[in-house]
Amino acid sequence: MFLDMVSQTRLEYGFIGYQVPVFPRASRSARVRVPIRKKSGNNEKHAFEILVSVAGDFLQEGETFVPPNCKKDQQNACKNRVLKEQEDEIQSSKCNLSDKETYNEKTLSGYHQIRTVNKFSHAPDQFNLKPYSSLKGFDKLANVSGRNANHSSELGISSLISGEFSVGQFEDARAELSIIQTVKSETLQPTGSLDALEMDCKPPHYFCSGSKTSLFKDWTTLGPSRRSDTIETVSRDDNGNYMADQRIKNLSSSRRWRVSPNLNDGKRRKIFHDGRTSYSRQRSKRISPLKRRDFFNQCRFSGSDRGFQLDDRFNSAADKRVDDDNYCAAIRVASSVASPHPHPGSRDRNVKLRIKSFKVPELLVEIPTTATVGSLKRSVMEAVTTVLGDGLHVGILLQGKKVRDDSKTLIQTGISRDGKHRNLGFMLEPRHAQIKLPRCLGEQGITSHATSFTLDPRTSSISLDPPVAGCINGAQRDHHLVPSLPNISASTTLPNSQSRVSVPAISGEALAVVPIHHRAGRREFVQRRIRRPFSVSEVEALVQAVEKLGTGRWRDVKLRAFDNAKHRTYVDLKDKWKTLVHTARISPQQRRGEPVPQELLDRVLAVHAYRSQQQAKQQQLKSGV
DNA sequence: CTTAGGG
DNA sequence: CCCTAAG
Repeated sequence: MFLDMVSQTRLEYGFIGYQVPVFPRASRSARVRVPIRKKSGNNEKHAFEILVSVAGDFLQEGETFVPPNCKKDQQNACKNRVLKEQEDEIQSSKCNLSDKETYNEKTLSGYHQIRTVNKFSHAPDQFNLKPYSSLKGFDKLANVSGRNANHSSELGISSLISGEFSVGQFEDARAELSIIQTVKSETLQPTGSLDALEMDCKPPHYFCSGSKTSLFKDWTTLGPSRRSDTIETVSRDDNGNYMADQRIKNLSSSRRWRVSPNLNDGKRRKIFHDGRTSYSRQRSKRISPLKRRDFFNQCRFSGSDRGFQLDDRFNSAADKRVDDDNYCAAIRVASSVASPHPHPGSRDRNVKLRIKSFKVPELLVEIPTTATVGSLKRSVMEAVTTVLGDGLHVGILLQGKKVRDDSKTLIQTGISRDGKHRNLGFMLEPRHAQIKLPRCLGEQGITSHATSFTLDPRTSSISLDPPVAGCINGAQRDHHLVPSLPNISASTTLPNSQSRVSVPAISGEALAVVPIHHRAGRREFVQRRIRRPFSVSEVEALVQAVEKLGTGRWRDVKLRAFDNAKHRTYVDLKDKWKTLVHTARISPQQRRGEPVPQELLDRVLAVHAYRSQQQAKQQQLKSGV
């Protein structure tokens, strides 16, 4: 029933004539996957799904669909329309700014939508997020050891956000996410407030400029197998000019917004989907292929601090890079610092970064006045988790420059000195932009920069306590730090820093509609594991184990020879054996990668021959009997 | 969850 | 490395 409703609604959107963009194709598995139900006969619906998926994913703030044969003046029209609508939104927002409401009502009767929005903006305390019940998972994450600070903070924030929160007062909150209005560019100027961490976000803001005349069938011809070509968009460059552009942008958090232009009233609307549920699913997927049980078993708990050690499965999430500052969900300085009496040359000084709060960008919520307060809370929650929940990783800004090298120590980077952390900023960046830049970490040579990530319930703060290891670069310590925050402010704020959540006018449980998108089998983007070629020593270990155990007992092989290599699953080992056999059979000239000693390959062949022989005999016995 | 095999 | 049918 719901499904029908949803698809019908979609039909009205009238996407037309654009082509599916090339998927970023680091590897086959890294590209967008659109689940297609094999047995369903409704190809049109499938095509729609694909289109929505793809189109929504690749749209960015300010972008709009343009028919393939769109001319320049048409593009300008698109541009003007965007600007006009943005102005309209501001105006309507201002009109209601002065209205006052109370929150102690059971329903939102009498609340105007826009007023509600402004209420959020100006009463942040009322809508801070607090951990839902008992900070699920956060207890266990209370002391995370990662490889470096970047890494840990990313993990910590992800954990924080991925956990379940409710909207409400935050007296007992351990983390605060205040919802603020970031319209004024001044809010991004340095204020000297050490405790303020503000994040300005530029959420996706797009609409369809397609003509209503083209209907469903126009794009159903795309078909699921089509996976190339381009999408033509109009986007805005650094100077605020709009330009036609053929490109593939990163799969930032914009993917969670489905384009849904309502052509009847000419207004932009965004339908929200893919919220919490999806995220947690995704996250657990990332933890796989190791078993969940294993995941927690591998955590090393250490007494009272309940810390645990993370293995390098999380490497893939580290060292992410973003090419496009335009879509950083971020900015600006943060964190009070406690670095008492630093001793130059001391190797184990800590820097404590207290991130008092992250502020999320303005959110627009449309909700019927008959909705309950509870559903409103959930709407806000969904919006916030959508913006922050996934697809983000943490970037570090120092003196306005991105700190890209995750392997540097904090000291080397200059984060540890003299409390001048006015120049230190954290930002959330799209995670999926970096699929193409995996960090290849060899099995060896990983120096562990253990970093603990702690949560202090008393101060409602997250503190980073990185026992910094490594050499000290004196030269880098003596920078005279001048506050120079990145200037992502003015252009990124304003109307397009709004995210809108549309809650259908269903009395009672308005939010009941949102999860439907989950059930409808929304696409998910699962980060492919980084490629980690087997070293010769690993091959040696594998061969040895297989010689002992034979093929077909990959779990035992894993336990025997790769128990400590968390990133090698038994499937990996099985696959490696398969490729080894193949490698051994082809000529040395055809082999790639680090050469495997012929001796090992010979052993591979020997074992393989023996095993196949045994298998053949067994087959004969069976068929003979 | 494991195995086995195709992609 | 991913995906997934089968057991």
